Amino acid sequence: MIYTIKAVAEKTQLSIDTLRYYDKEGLLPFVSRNRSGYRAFTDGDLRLLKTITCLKNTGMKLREIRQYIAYVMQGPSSVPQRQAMLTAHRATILAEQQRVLANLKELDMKLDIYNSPQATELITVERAYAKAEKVANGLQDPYQ
Amino acid sequence: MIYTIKAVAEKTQLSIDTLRYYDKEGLLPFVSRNRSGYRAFTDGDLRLLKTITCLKNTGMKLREIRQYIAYVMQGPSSVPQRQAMLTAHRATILAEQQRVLANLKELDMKLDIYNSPQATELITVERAYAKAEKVANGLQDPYQ
DNA sequence: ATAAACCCTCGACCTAACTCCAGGGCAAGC
DNA sequence: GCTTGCCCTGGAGTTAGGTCGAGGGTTTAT
Repeated sequence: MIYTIKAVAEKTQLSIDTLRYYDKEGLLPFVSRNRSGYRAFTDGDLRLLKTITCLKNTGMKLREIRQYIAYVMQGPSSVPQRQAMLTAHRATILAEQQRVLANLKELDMKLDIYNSPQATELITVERAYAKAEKVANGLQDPYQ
Repeated sequence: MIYTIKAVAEKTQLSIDTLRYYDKEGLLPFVSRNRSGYRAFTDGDLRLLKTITCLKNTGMKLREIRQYIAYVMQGPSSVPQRQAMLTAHRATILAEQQRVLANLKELDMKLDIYNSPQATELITVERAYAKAEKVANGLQDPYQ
């Protein structure tokens, strides 16, 4: 099957403008044109596009994705490089997940305070302490 | 204790420019100035800054963080709003983690192929298929 | 009392990743 | 053969989140 850019936009959830932008940025060297100069996407192109969105959705920069696609265009000889890229990216993703989880834990502690029955009291005390710290140092009190 | 912007930058891993940028954007209404107009950070300010970086590290936009801080400045009366914001943000974080994990699973399938002993063969076949698809549709073959 | 190291503001500049628009070519239905 | 709806390019504009430099005041050590 051949798909127009509009059909691909619908299938991939990327906008037409984004697809053209990706092409301009060299992410879609595999997309051919028909006699009128229109982009003609094949099913194979859609599979590569799927890979691109996977990489993008996991936070890879367009510049790196372009490099990965360049390896793909190069053929089977670049398998080691692709393997290395994906393995490194995989580690980056997992590290980022851990970083987010650590921060989430901190936020959950804040939520515990807000959810506690003494929330108002705890907040009031903390605020009084922050005010006192300002006053003790001769600073203007931003809490009024 | 009172800290200069430089000391805070070192403690928080944010650059001095970023701290000033956050202040300009209204994220640091709690930071007071000394007689010379220099920012004077207290320990309480550092705790709030820690909250800000937690929110930022989990993907919250500066505009939302500003709103959260505005609630904090408002005092204990805004506890319900803060609770709502953090709870909603928590859900956003978890959803994003799931989204990333789903995409990671896809990438792992690609990696499985690259790691397989028949990697080169599999890639070669896939490429031949993609080429054939182009030719069959009278398109130029971008794989040479 | 002077040099070095800070601090301030303001405004320009930057990067990534789009998004939009103008101007113009093709395609499909009536 | 005309209208409507696609498609194209090039280039300008946008948003988020900084980053940098100029010009000028302050603090600290010698």
